[in-house]
Amino acid sequence: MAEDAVVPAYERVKAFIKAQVNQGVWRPGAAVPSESALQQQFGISRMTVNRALRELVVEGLVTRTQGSGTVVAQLHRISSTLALRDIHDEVLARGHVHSTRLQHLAAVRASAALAEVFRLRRGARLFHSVLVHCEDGLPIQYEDRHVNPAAAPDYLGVDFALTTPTRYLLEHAPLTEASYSIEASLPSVQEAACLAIAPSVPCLVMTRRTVSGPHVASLARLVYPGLRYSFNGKFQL
Amino acid sequence: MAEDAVVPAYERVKAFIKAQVNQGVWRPGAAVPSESALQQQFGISRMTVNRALRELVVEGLVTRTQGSGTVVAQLHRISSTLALRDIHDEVLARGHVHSTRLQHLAAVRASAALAEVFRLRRGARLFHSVLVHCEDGLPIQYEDRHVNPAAAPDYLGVDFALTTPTRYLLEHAPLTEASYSIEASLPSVQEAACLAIAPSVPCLVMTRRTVSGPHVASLARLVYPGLRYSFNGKFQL
DNA sequence: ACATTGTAGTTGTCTATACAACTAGCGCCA
DNA sequence: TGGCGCTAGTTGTATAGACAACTACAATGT
Repeated sequence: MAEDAVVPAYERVKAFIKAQVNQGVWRPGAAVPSESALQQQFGISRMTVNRALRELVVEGLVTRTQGSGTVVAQLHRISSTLALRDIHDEVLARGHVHSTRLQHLAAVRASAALAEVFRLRRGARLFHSVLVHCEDGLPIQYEDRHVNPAAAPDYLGVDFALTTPTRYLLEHAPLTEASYSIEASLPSVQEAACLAIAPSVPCLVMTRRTVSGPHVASLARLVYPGLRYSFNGKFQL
Repeated sequence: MAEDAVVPAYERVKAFIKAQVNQGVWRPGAAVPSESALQQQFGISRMTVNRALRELVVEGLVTRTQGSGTVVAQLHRISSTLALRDIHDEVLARGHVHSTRLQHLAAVRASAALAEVFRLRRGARLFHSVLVHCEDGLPIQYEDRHVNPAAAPDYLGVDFALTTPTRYLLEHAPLTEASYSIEASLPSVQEAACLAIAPSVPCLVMTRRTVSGPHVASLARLVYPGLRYSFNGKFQL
């Protein structure tokens, strides 16, 4: 029954080094044995050791300097990931039902601020959509989004009962870059009404800007009721 | 002047594939040429192509299946990093002055809830500290923390004018795992007073649990005034 | 029609070797 | 003392080859 599950040599090297660091044998800043030392210790080729160490660099456990050596990284640099997920998938993954209410969908003219974000001239044509996303009927996200027609010319014709703006844009304007900011603030009166909360309830507000190829594709303001939603993350060595 | 900057072969392969995806030539789900095809196309060895593709897997750009092939990943899986940084370094990196006010430091008995988090019995001894972190004299973080004596026995003797709890713990209880949750809520009366804000000002609250080896080392509640602080991130292909 | 087997193609791992690029330290010399 | 060059050690990159593990599909046989 139990599979043999032969562990690859490079994984054994990684596990060994992680264990030394984990148990405090090698502290941050301490030298890790050289590739040739590990090669002899494990009786494997240098390329295999090299692969193990390169992967540990990506994972942030060690830093390497050509000509000098490998040292255990300062661990406060370790970081976790905050995924950009479609809220539809996210709700489904929790085993709940996702639904959407379309509040607004139209073409607008760019204000000075929007024009700057989109790197367009003032008054340029943009699409504007406002949706409310619900989980089991309960509003969990107010989505106010502007879209660059150059990146998604058919945006006004999309049926948002079938897909979400995030999904549609990912499929029609492949993502090349994105930046976000998360802050806490109070919802506007309209946002509070759509989310069915009091205007005094604090909310998480994520502002997200996405770039697709040459275009700034979209600028979204996502408002989450603070009591119904949280961002979670984890990292592990 | 301009260095030759010979680009390694595996980087050229990566750049080529990224460009195809970026320009929409290869859409998510599309097949990437096999290793042997790329090997011939670039006139390099298969191991070099293999390295390029393995790195693209780590970066989330492609997925690979043994026996089947390589395909362009669904890009909504791309994620960015939220670093665990010491607030002292963070403030310094912005070119400002960091200072700390110690509000409270003592040993306490674990409540039922705390005991569960720390995997200890109820009534077990824990350390409790409360600090306020300021940037240029302005409060930006209220830090309420419980610490496991098994992970940091000398915690009560630390001079928090010289270091921060985060830094002290990272140095004395190497991190093996951490999880966090970010939500928006209103501060307690005491938190509002320490942060010098009105109790109606929404705050970002991060709850962070760290594990060091066999011990749950620390549970921290970090309260940020929503108007003075935001989490930012970016990802780029 | 269905199940089995074979096979070509693909990715996963590993080796032994080679050379390039860089670092740190040592010793030499002025 | 200070500057210089040399060198041993280390990491970075690349190769050609080999075998294992797996997938998808075609061919075969019942």
